[in-house]
Amino acid sequence: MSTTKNSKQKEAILRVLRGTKTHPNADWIYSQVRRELPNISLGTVYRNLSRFSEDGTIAKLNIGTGTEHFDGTATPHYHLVCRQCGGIFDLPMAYQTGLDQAASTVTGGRVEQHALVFHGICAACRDAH
Amino acid sequence: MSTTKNSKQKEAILRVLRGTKTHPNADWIYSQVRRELPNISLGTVYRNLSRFSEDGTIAKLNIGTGTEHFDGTATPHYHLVCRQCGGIFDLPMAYQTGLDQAASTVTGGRVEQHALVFHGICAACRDAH
DNA sequence: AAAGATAACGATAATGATTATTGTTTTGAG
DNA sequence: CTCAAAACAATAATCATTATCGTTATCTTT
Repeated sequence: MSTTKNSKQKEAILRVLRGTKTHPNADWIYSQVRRELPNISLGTVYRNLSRFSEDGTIAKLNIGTGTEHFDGTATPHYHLVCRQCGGIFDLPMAYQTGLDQAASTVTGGRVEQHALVFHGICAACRDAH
Repeated sequence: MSTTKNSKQKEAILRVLRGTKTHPNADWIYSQVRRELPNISLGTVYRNLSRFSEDGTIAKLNIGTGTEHFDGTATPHYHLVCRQCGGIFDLPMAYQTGLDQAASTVTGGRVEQHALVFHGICAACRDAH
């Protein structure tokens, strides 16, 4: 069986990701971790983010920004993408299990989960003008 | 004001996209259009798909496949991505306007639309075994 | 505590999708 | 028909991500 070894790089990556409410991409995480581990390689950041998201430790977000974003919280939840500032925000909204059931009925397949991304203007940008 | 000119390339790209129920990426569209216009350039395909999606003629889909997929139908609707065959399917399910309202209330922002992608096993793959 | 096996690393090259550039051709308004 | 602008084909450039490979760190077994 395959084992897993710890490293300070892994810990730092996870700590940085968990320490922000933004939903950063690999490059931002790299820049932050580098303040603590100046010799870390960008490949190491990508490799560990991939593994973390594979084993469900973190989540990978596919929004339409051209780069992948990561979320330290693995529990499924929804996001709002602001078309003004580009920010990605968690929505305090219950996961709608009923949607999966409705989709299952309609497709005849087996729907397991869903990703729901809202688009619009965030509260801060709305208030800004 | 800026004008727009017609071309047989534009027509062919749109015709190919509208002629399939799959949700192809730029490369597949390129390969199909090339049967009719062997000298068309891949850049032309990308350029026109971008413009079409900007002016709302078609839709761009951000699923987690690494490449962008396109949908000849601009009317908002939902999709199912099969984790077995990778296929992307339209769901005959009503667009849930209520979700946008709920999200607006919760964020204090202005939510305009949402993208909802279901993940699971399509009917064909389920029946295959 | 030392040794050995191997996972993880850093550096860097490679890949693959998408975008930009440039000189030429096509379109359509006047 | 003329001419300016839009669109094109060809191709180079960019950018995010993945793969490679020789070295280092971790962890298990003595």
